[in-house]
Amino acid sequence: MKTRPATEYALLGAMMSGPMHGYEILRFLDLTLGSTWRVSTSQLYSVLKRLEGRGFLESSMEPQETRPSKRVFTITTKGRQAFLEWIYAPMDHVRDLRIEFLAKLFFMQRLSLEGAKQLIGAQIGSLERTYKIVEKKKEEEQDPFERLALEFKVATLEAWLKWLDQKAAPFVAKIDTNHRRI
Amino acid sequence: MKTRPATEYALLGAMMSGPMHGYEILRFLDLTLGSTWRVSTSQLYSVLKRLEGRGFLESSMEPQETRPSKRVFTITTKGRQAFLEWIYAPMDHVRDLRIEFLAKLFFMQRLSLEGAKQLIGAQIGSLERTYKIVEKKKEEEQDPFERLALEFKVATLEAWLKWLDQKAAPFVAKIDTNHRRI
DNA sequence: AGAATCATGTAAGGGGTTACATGATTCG
DNA sequence: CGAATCATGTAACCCCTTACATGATTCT
Repeated sequence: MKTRPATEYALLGAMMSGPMHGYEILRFLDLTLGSTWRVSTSQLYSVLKRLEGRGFLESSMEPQETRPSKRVFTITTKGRQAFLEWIYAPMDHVRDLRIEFLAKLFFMQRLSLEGAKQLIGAQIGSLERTYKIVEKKKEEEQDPFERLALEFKVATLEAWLKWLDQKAAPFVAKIDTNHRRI
Repeated sequence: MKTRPATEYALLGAMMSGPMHGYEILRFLDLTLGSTWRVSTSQLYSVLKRLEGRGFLESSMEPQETRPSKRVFTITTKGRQAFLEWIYAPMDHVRDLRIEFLAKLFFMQRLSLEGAKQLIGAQIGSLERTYKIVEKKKEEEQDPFERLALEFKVATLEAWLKWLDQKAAPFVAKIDTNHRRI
């Protein structure tokens, strides 16, 4: 399955815990992922339409007495599948880690999904592979600017590996504990 | 001056050392910035058209005997101005640092521009300001996920500050030396 | 009375990606 | 003889951003 734009998964993730309407999703994301991931109203409605068009969501209008009627979206089996496939895959491209990986951890916690520890492990593995490649290139590289660029990558990878090990791993350890308590 | 998409500055930068035609720019960027910054042929020609439309470039066709004629682009005063304004400004948004800041250093070196040291200093200052804000937020934050997200930012900022100090600063020190030698 | 909240969207434009199109020349 | 190089682009599509549009209700 080709990976879809990240925003789609954020919306699918919101609906993994039950049907929701647009405005509700907006508030939910603002409150929880808000500082990490911003979705504008116009984008929200267009992405919802796209997701429905592709069969990841189904919707129905629900009239209300004092308020305008709302369109309630329910995630389909296909949508659920796509979301789970996404959440359990580590990020191959370093540039995608910043926002998307954090979102994965968020939903792991939110939905009390199992396997967060494995996800961290897989992500560490992926970054370590990249790290080795970059390190090797760096040693062979003669051009000063190219070296500087590679040093930048190395510095970033080191920092993120450390973060995964020292901050993300303890975070998901807590999730697993909570999970067992429930 | 509102900042333009980063690709435009890469192209302007290429033409700062003299008129060039499309294919030439393509090869140049591939050879030098290639590992940091990729520009596809189709994007190249459309960005060139855009830049000309906005008065940053001028072009003229140059016929050749055995080869198809080429369109040679020359940077205008307005283009030069925009480029220099761009290159001397530190990046405010952390997300833009990765590619764009490296490109600035590249052109600083390539064009033997003065003030690279100040640019590094300004960038360090900008990151340090962000760092302080994020650190403070982190201390006040109660929600574990939000804390984790802030820890990620802190880790990234620390790594990049270290890189600026230990790798980028020596790199530009060499530029300045070369500059004096010339 | 005015601001914030609830609730939906549309329209226009910007910029990037992928695929397609053309054709001569030179190198292996 | 076929692949790489030289040299130009167009067309379609995708996703995101900004701005606009509407209108009731509840809080301050």
